[in-house]
Amino acid sequence: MEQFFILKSEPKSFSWDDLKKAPGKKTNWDGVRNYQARNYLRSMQKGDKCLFYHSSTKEPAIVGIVEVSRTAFPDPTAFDPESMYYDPQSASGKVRWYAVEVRFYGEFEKPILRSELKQYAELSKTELLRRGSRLSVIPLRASEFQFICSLRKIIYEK
DNA sequence: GCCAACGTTGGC
DNA sequence: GCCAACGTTGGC
Repeated sequence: MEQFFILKSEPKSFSWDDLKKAPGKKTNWDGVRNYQARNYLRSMQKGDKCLFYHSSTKEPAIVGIVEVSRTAFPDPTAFDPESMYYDPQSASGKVRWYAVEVRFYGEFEKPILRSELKQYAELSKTELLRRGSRLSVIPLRASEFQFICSLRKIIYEK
């Protein structure tokens, strides 16, 4: 069954525009260093849809949709001493952290601001909107995903 | 810049 | 195994 998630990113480290400019409009979703978020990454199946959310910015917002194009694999950045996500405890070759690959799926005609999202009773149980919610990979109910998608025209590209 | 909420660490 | 201290996240 198709699953849905929210992926958080700070635009100053990796933005929606960065994704659109990337070769093949795809990227490794790596650097996740939280066990719960990692477990969600590992549960992702090819074709699962993720809303792309800009956090820690003036106007936090959902900006687009990506789909999982490769299921979980050991996160290369954990083994790379040059990477800011390097994990010394993974150096032995033990796999602690995983990444998935995601690719562009659709873009909302206008960003859906967090302040707007909070107004809808349909999203009152959405983990993203809970105060203190810090997970960078957040599961989303199908009904919530569909509701959010109904809020904007979606621009698909071939 | 503030601070609430959370995860992690480490002493015991 | 408990829990206080600490660091980080991220909205506001």
